Order: sequence, then structure tokens, then C-alpha cells
Amino acid sequence: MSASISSLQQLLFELSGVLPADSSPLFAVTRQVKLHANETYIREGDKDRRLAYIEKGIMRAYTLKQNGDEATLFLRWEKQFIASHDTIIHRKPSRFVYRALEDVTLLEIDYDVLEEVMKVYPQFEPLRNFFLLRMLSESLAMMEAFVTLSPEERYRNLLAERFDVVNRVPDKYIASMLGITPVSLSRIRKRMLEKGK
Amino acid sequence: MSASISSLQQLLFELSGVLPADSSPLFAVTRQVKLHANETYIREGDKDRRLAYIEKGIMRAYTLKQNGDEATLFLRWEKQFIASHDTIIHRKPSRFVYRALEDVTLLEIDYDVLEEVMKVYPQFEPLRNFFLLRMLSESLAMMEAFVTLSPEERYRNLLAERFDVVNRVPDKYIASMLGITPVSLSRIRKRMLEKGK
DNA sequence: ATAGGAAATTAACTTTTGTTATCGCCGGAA
DNA sequence: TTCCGGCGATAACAAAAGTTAATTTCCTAT
Repeated sequence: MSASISSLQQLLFELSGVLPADSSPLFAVTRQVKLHANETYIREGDKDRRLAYIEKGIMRAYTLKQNGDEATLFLRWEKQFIASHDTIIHRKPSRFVYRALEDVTLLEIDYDVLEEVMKVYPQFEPLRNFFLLRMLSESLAMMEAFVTLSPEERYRNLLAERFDVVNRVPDKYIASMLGITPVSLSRIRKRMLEKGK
Repeated sequence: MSASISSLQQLLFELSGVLPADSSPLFAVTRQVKLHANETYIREGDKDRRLAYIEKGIMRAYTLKQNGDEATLFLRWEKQFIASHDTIIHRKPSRFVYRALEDVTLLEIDYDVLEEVMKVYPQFEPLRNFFLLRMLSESLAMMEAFVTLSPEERYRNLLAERFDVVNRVPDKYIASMLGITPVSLSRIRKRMLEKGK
């Protein structure tokens, strides 16, 4: 039994009182996926409606700008969910690439299969709502940072809240997630050092 | 019977096959709210877990930056959902103000009550999932715009996709939602006019 | 261990944005 | 109708970010 399943069973129990022993209809249709560092999980154009819980490692979602540069939309790490949102929300091919930044272990489910399970076992719905609310919360927090903070403030914020993650990820991805260029992030770091932290 | 209820009943039927006549347990706990232009719907510090469907008008969600300026997080208009996300997601007092930009008609439900209804009538769950996915979709689209587009491109984008809404809303709110100042938006408009649109 | 390549820093220059202030315009209130 | 206040445009300057390119550092694969 994977550690992810135990965590999620525990979460399901807390959310809805479903005992781990009664959760097999759900976890029977999940599967563990292992990715090497740099391995692509979802490609541009993929249609699979993949939803996954990250057991270990960091994932990055990015798309290509008109000029060909990559734009990192977000990073996700241990105990977070990652979902092919174009396919799940709009049923259209993914415009995003999801790739492992480190060796990654996922617990994966197909969203179509999840829907079928939910129809038969609505007592699992709180888990789906949990995942949706979590994704929504993270997105809104990022939006809020964009409208209320300067790039430097966003970077300080990220350092304060996710220092461990920032340190595991190349700066250029951090920069792009902050909406700036790597050159600009480097200058921000310099300014922060000069002005006594 | 309000137009909103009919729309939502129709939506519920499409999503899950529930007939309008069978949806009364849900719509019995909704209520219509009318707001005058400029009236505040949710105040900073409010704890109510309000979820609403906009029948008519435009709503604006904003928060105060450290410097005291308002930062508009998003606008929502007809046929969209608006939710006090701090209270619903985190059960903490709202850091945001939700205010009507025009005369607004809402169909409102308390999220706690919604949860109770869903426990008893899980056949309504697809409607909750729809609303969550919609909010998520809009948030992700905005995040994507911030990491892939320049302020000018974001403005062009907004004009192309929501010209009607942009024209109903004071520029300063548009600017703040784009993450820039009103002065900067004014310059962008000027550049766009000069450079042959 | 070393060589090659990617990532980060730095520099020089351009462009854009922020900031502050002024001005004109329009619309609501007295 | 007139007055006032908010909103948008504009100007001038400072600050920050984009762009391109060169250099250094670091990591990885051989």
C-alpha cells in the first residue's frame, strides 16, 4: 500500500467519515506512476484527463509563448494535486506540458473514471471537492499576488512561504512563474542582498 | 420563478438529468438579492460563506494593498458565479470586499446550507462541481495571462474577449485587474491608437 | 576527473512602468 | 444651472523590467 493511498484514505475519513476499508472502489482505480527527473508526464496535445496526487518530487506545468519561450504556470510538490486542467475542465487537448523537475512519484486517476466512481459512490465526493477547492485556493492566491504585489514582493513572498521549494527549483522557472525574466530575477536578488536583505 | 433558477435548473438537468421539478430541495434554500450600483455585498471581515449566481449586473472583488490602494482581483458578470472565497475555502473572515458596479441581481445560497443539501441529495453534486470548475477555469486563465502576456497584451486580450464588460467598467478597475496602474493603462491605450490599433 | 553545456550573473542599452502632479471633462448633487 | 469631485489624459522624472550579449559558475554526462 502506497503512502499516498494512506494519506488520502485518512483525508477521506476526515472529510466524510468513510473508513479506509470502504474506500477500495476508489483506490482500486488509481495507479502509481514514477517519473525520472526531467521526464514529461503530459505533453502538449494530450487528451488524457489525468489527475494525480504527488507523493514525492516537484512537477512543473508550462506552455510556450508566441515567441517560443516557456512560461511556467505553476509548480506542484509533495501532498499537492496536479491536474491536466485543459482536458479536465474543457475536454480539449492540453496546451500545457507537465514535467517532473525531480524524480517523482504520483498516484494517478483518470478523471472520467473518477466521475463514474462518484456516480456510484457519492460518499467520496468530499474528496473531489477538497481537491477542487485546493486547486482553486492556490490559483486565487497566485492571482492575488499578481494584482497586489510587485515582482520583488512576489519573490520575497515566495521565499517566505516556500523557501524549500524555491531552493529545489532552477531560478529561471521561478522567474517565469513570477511573470518576469531570469535577468530581472537576478537583479532583484542582487538588490535584496545590497539593501541589507 | 426567477430567471436564474430556470437557468440553473436547466444546467442541472444537462449535467445530471435531474428534472426541474425535483430540484426544489436545492432552490428552496436560495434567495434573490438585489444590490444598487456601488452597494457592498460582502465586507472585509465578513464570515458568511456566500455563494451567488449573477442574474444581472457586474460585481467587483477587491482588497486593500499595504499602501492603502485598492487591488481588484476580478470582475464577475451575468451568468457567472461569485463566492466569498476566503470564507468558503479557508473558513476565515474575508479579506476581500465584493461590491456591485451596477444594479445587480443575485441568486444566493449559504455554502454551509449547500453542504447540508448535498449530503442529503448527492444528485445535485454535479452543479457544485460545475461551479468549482468554472471558478478554477477563470482563475487559471488569469494566471496564464500573467505569466505569458505583457500588460498591453493582457489588455488587448481582455478587449478581444470581453469588450462589452470592459466598456461597462471604469478603466481604473480594469488597470488594477491587469496588475498595472491607471496611468500605465492610459499610456497603453495611447500607444495602441498611435500605432494604428 | 574532465569537458561541455546549461544556468546565473553582469553589463549596456531600450522600453515600459511607477510616481506625482496638473489639467480638462463629465456627471451627479445642491 | 452651477459647483464639486472623480476619472481619464498627459507630462516629467525615477525606478524597474525587457533585450541582447558576454562572462562566470555550476552541474552533469562521459
